Amino acid sequence: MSVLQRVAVPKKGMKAKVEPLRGLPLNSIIEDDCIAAMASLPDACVDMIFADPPYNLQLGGELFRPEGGRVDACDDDWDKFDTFAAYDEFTKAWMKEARRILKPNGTLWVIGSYHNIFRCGATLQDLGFWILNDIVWRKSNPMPNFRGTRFTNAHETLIWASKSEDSRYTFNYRTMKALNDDLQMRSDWVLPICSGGERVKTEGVKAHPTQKPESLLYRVLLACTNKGDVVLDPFFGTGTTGAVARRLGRQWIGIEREKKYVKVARQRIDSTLELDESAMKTMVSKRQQPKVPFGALVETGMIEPGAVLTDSKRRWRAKVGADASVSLADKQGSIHQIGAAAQGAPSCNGWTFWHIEQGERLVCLDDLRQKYIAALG
Amino acid sequence: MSVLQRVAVPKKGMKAKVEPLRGLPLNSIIEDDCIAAMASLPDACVDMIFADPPYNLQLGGELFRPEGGRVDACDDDWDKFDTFAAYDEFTKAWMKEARRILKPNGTLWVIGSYHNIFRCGATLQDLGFWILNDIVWRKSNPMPNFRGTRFTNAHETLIWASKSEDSRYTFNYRTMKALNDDLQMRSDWVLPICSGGERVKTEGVKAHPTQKPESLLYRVLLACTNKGDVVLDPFFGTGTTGAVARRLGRQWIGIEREKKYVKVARQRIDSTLELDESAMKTMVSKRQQPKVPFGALVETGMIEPGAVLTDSKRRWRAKVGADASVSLADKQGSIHQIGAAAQGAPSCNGWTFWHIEQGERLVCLDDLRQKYIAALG
DNA sequence: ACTCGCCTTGAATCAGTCG
DNA sequence: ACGACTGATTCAAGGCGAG
Repeated sequence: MSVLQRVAVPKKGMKAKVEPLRGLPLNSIIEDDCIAAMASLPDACVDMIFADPPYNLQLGGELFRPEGGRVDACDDDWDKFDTFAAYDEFTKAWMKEARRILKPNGTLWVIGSYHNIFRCGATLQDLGFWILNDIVWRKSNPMPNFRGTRFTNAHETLIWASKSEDSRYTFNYRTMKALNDDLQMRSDWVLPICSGGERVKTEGVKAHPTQKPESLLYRVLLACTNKGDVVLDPFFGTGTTGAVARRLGRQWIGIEREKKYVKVARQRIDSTLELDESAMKTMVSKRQQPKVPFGALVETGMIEPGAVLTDSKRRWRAKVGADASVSLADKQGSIHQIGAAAQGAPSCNGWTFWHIEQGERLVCLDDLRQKYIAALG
Repeated sequence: MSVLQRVAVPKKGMKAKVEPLRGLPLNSIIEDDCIAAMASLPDACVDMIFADPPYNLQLGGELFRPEGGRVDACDDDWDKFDTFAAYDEFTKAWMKEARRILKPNGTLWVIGSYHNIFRCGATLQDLGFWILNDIVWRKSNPMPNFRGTRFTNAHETLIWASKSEDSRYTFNYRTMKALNDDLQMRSDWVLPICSGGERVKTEGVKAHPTQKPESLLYRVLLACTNKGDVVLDPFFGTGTTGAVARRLGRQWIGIEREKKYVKVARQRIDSTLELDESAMKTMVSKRQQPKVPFGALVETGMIEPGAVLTDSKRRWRAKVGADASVSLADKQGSIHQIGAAAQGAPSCNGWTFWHIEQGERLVCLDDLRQKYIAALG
């Protein structure tokens, strides 16, 4: 079943600003098998894919709690595969389609447990995806191991991969750092499992056995997409990806085979509100700030020709020329070159290395640059 | 090269008490390629195998630290494979031998990173091993991501697998629970990397690029072997497995190809003493308070993006962004930074400084943090 | 003996633009 | 495709010397 006609393949290439494709079923759910549904989409049309495929759990009999209750395990039909080979074939099929519809700089996320994640990771590599990180979702409240026969299975694994080795993928480094008390975000994330009011229920029973917490998708989408990006989830379930995408102002496409899940997902997302602009304002990545040549500071008089630059410990003194070149002893060059030469280092960020005396205080060139940028409005 | 003649295959079966095999090179290092060396050992002769195979890192050029230093990468020849297929072939070969020499109730441990662990896990399943857990070693002090291009790679993955699905493997549940303050041991272990006095050095430089911490092997051997059991390590390196095995009264066999590693491993293990009975029983760690980033409260919805923070006397009002950064007037940053900026102070503990309105009452962020920690259980 | 600050280091698939 | 140039980037531990 084709959901929409294939449209012309968009221009590829690093800088091509791809217009939203005509007819792309944005912000809606395709009720179909995920491979068929993806096959109906054009090449290179989505910025990110988040996939939570069947885990291929190999549960023997039923599992009973110590006090006698039955554990409500995941025994749905869609989670059954006869052999590893069958699972691999399925994995390869959906990942191939996923790779095709991904933009050149798009990324894929896959979540799984030890039952399936090794097969997913290997297949991914075989298809040419380039793994960027594996992420451990460490559950703060996992189910205990009732029998006492193994370690408590307290985590799941996510793989983050770009379409190819030379992709220029999106990673909002500053945003992640801000979200983690100004320390780099690590590859292990402590988050609670989905429970309480967040758990989608129909007539009092949980609607889906493996609903993921919104906090997990929140971090994934915030880290690796920009506002307006198109996020596709081929195993949509109760639509956590769609709900969080809407909340964060991303566009989304869901694919889900089971009618009952489609229905609850629609309701859920319809009742989700987008965060308002001011709350959404994420930290500006320094990388996206306008580039300021050092000469601009000299031209505008923030730094006078003839001014003396020094490092934070006043070990070297360099002089600024009228053309914004810098000289130290018999050497002359850019703030970066002379900074590197002074230290005997292969490279140097002159903006953070050099300072200028203002009264008794040393002011870093980078601070002056920030002032300059701020003055631009 | 055959280290010893094959001896008669011992009786298999669940309860067969296999006598220590005549001629098994116990508590010694075989200096040879691991596949050849394992091939020289009889069927079903070891209780556990701990394997730390080459990771197949595919490094580009040199990597420099922000301050200019060079990262001492793992660029040894033994870590180079041309293709994934070549790596798979190698993996399959050593795992096949490993499975043959493993006793029916024996288990295999493999450690790796995202570069190789998915391939190892898939191969393991293909060969009939039965995965019992995947374990995440969360490094308390990992190397940062210097370029800010990805998440800090802060963990490695271990796979624990039995020889087959119906193996009656060893798992010292009580010991693990005791080691974890009387809570079930989870699948994520926080342990520091190997450094300081533990790091084996020859003439001042590290002897091996990838030496594992003894604490890791300690937990593995304590959990999954009994005293007197035979532990084999086919990628022995500096002999961490042997040293910890000796300390814990387990027997060991090491296989290592490189003469220089064999030498340092011998010296190291010779100078290791076995723990006495009483010392082996008194290993209890204290439970420490988890560190909670402010972003966790936002992700989990305890604090909504857009919420207003104020101090105890309501002098300042700051707004929470979707990325958990906080903005006040034209400034934006962490709760600590903005708290400091508001007061004109050099620093500030944002947790105690900021409050949030709940009805008419002001609730301190630190109280919310305590609630969050309590909820983690 | 103790603290404080500085330096070193750890399995790393670690940049983007212009000519 | 390739080279030159510009520019962006770090956390937790341990060791050691100064005070």
